[in-house]
Amino acid sequence: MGVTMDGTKQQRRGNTRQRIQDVALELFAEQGYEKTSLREIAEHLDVTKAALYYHFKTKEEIIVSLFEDLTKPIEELIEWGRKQPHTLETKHEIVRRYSRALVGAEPLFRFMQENQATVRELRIGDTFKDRMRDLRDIFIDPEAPLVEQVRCVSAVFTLHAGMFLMQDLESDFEKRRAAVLEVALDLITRAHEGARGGA
Amino acid sequence: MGVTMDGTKQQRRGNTRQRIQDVALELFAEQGYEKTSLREIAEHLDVTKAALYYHFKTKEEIIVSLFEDLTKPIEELIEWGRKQPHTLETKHEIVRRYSRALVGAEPLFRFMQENQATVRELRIGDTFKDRMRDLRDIFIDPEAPLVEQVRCVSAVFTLHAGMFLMQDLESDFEKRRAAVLEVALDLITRAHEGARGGA
Amino acid sequence: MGVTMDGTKQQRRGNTRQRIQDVALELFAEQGYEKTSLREIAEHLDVTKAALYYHFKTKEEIIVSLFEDLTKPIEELIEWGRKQPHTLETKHEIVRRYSRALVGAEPLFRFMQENQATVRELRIGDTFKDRMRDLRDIFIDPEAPLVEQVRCVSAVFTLHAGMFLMQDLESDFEKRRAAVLEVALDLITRAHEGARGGA
Amino acid sequence: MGVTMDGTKQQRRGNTRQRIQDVALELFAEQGYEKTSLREIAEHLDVTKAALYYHFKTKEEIIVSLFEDLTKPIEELIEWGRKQPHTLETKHEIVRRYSRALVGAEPLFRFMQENQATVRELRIGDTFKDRMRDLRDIFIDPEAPLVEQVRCVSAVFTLHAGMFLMQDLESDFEKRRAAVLEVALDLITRAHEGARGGA
DNA sequence: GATGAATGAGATTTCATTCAT
DNA sequence: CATGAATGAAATCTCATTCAT
Repeated sequence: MGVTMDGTKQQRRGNTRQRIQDVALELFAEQGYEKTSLREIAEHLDVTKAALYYHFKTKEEIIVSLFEDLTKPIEELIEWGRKQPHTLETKHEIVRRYSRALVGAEPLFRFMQENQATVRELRIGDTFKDRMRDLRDIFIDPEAPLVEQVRCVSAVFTLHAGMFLMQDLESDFEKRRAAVLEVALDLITRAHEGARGGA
Repeated sequence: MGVTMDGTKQQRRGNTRQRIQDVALELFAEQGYEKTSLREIAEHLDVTKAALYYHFKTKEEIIVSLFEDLTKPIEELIEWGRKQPHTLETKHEIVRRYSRALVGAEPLFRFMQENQATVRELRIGDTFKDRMRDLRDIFIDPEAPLVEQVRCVSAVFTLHAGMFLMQDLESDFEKRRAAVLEVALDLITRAHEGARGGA
Repeated sequence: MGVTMDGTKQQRRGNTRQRIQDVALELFAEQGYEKTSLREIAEHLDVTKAALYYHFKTKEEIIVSLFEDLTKPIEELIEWGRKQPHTLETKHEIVRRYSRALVGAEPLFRFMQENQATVRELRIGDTFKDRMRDLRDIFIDPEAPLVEQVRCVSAVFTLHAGMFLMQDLESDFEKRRAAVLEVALDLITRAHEGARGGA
Repeated sequence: MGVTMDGTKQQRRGNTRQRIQDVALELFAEQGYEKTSLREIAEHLDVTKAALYYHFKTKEEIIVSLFEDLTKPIEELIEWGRKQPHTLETKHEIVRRYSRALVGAEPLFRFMQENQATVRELRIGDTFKDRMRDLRDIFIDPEAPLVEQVRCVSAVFTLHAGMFLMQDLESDFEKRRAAVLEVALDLITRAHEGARGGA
């Protein structure tokens, strides 16, 4: 994983860079960004703090790089969604794909959900907000009734929360995801229909 | 000294404790708990850091005291809810009251939403989680179908998010609250009915 | 104790001053002077820190006052000793009285033994050192052989240590005191005789 | 940078850890542990406080490390003593060696003597007490008459005190040590004989 | 690629002390 | 006699960051 024959952008042998990202994300998600020190990350990897600085210019760069690496599928999905006709079926397909895409980025999303105050100050904050707005705009016309817009936002939240906040409801990850997906699809459906009938 | 005849909000001597709480909550909600230093709070109030320590033994105690003071109405509501018959009408009433109760505790909830990683490490983390579970258990039987349980959690999230995360949807606070309320009520209704129809 | 019929210098009703001294000495002896804060003393007495300042101008004054109050018998003993002929019998009598006098000042001496570094910086440090020198000079001529002088110092140390450092040797206080006394008397005897026999 | 050509006393990079220990011990012994701040130590060394924390995790670790480094010869001596037959000659030999071993650890022992209250709270407190008990148990049977046990403890105290508390008796260190040694040996002899003759 | 050593800034916390009431 | 409120100074400690090797 991450190794290609051509030299483009990915880490070759000595995958320290990725190990740093992995450990950092785990700790960031578990304890929060500010409470996780570089010393801690370094200790988990059994290297020195200075080694981290060989791979990343700052602490912020670690989280930014994670964001950039892990949200690519989601970005692509949204890009794709924008070009489709905004039918109900398309919307459903996007919800389904979004749910699937979230699986790979789960720790990052948990991190972002639980450290919003921090994220807001980071460079990635705005990017993320824009992405969420794009997603919402695919689901519903900005001129649609407020209630239906809320339903769309609610659907997205539900998908996010289903990843990491409903673990006490059902421990089987796939069952949970299915239930969450159903609720989200339903919210989107109602928003879609409500927008046509119109407030 | 510091006493006025009219009862209006005066806050010279004597209410420093509350002024600390007010300023602290504002800053915690805005910048996050860890990024807000006691120096900053003290400067905003034009007192020394040591003065804060006269009123609160630790930084954590400030946020804990806020939690305890501000969540009392919500606790009482949940207590009340538990004793009612679990009819749809009761559930709706609880949702309506919960929405209203959240208004008073808005900055605290924004803080808790945006600093979950921090809150989790604080003493209040578990209390809050318990409260949320209690609320969910009022809305739906833990044995009900998973999908309906998700709907209930989704309703609660929607209420929370409506407080502080949908400000770009509609700037008028009361309009937003009404729309959010409607979506939440609808989710509860569907959960209620879905639970009767069966697994 | 501390109450006399004439009004001289001792505390009347409202014996807070003495209660402060008692608690302070106990804590100082147990934890050390620097590690014992005025807050702690105040809490033990169930008064505020400010109350302490009504009775003592500074923290140092508390310990100084204790020193002055409790070492009076010892000072008087030394004063008395100086005026006696320096026979062996006198020396023994002083040792015996000194051992008895130490009993009343035990916590103070424990404190001074265990906080010498602190005591040295306090006003009382020099006074105490002078007292010890006076005592030694009663026991032996400063021109006597060095070995005998060491024996005298050793005797005094033994008396001190017997008060609080040999508790694991024998738990019965009086038995311990008797044994310690015997060793000290013996050391003094040998010093006395060694001094006569010559350099 | 910091490098000299001649080998005199220069201490470039690399021995900071020991320089910290040296300066710290000096200051601890002179002013006491609590009264010596890390700022002060750092200033004496012309480094920042943070540099101290690179070498020692806490202030306590500094003193603990000193204790561990400097008491090693004494520990070895006691270990050796335990395995010898408990004859009078052995005991004398131990006293002599102990006196010599103390020379190297003089500032540490002065520190421990003068900061007992502090030491007691530190991790090293118990270790030290154990060591002293071991030493005493070599000198005399725990079942021997109390008076003789006191004599042994007295001998050890005398050795300690001779290091740093009798400087006004005789300024020549070696003369003082010889005198102290004689008194200690004598106390041990009497204890040994007293134990045979019985209570 | 990585380390060892260090720094500057700043965090939380504690303390003795003061003073108006 | 005593308190409530506050302060100024300083303490221990942590952190992200730097740089020569």
